Amino acid sequence: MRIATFNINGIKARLPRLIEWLDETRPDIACLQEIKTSDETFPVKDIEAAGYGVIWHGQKGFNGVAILARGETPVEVRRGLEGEAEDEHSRYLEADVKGVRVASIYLPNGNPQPGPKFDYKLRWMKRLRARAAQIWAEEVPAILAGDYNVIPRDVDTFSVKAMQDDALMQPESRAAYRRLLGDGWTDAILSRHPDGGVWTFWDYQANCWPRDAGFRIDHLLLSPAAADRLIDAQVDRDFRGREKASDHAPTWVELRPA
DNA sequence: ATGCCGCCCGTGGGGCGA
Repeated sequence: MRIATFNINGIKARLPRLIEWLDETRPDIACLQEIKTSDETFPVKDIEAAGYGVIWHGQKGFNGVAILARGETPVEVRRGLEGEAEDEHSRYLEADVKGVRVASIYLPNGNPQPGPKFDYKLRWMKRLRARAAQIWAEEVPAILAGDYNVIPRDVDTFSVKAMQDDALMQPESRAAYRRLLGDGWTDAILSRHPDGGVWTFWDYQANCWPRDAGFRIDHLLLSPAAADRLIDAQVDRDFRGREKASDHAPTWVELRPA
């Protein structure tokens, strides 16, 4: 069973690429981020026509997450994280689907840092960890997949120097991510590619894709019951190089059947 | 580097991302 995460940077602008990706790789479950559309304008018919059921948590203009499942509709468990009533960003959606608990996560970027956006990022990470602990306690196979906007280690970026002042790799961001791993969650790409050098994002600017100036910020965190079934974890780099591509590439895990 | 590119909304150009 393949579970993928893909920050598509605008589902309307990316719709042909999204359908093409679903047709070519047939993920069983797909978590999308940055759909950048309100709930009312989400292209549900196009996705259903591709053979997928879908739930979504939209927002006009930016943010927004969705969960797709081949041949069925995910059963929503929760949208949004507790702990900050005034937070109206659409960044979290969680569902039960095909025997696993899946969360689609769009963690705040946090730039510029220091500042209120960075403070929000760190608060959000704390709230995510609290929710992860609740899921953990349910002892279900679970996958927390999405754009974490955290570069976990120096070997996860093309250039430490270029990124050193960025919110994505501040010590506080890394520490918060490391606490999740410390709780027992398995970073699937890290576990399969421990030496680093695997990128999931290449900026549109500064010729980053042609010179392979990327970094790894899209992660799939597995609970023990899911990690026990891990066969493979990869990034579909090819999709970053296509016409009208997202700045992220699809990232996925393959799990043994239960 | 208040830069680069690209999406959003919406019709000019600002907000936002990473």
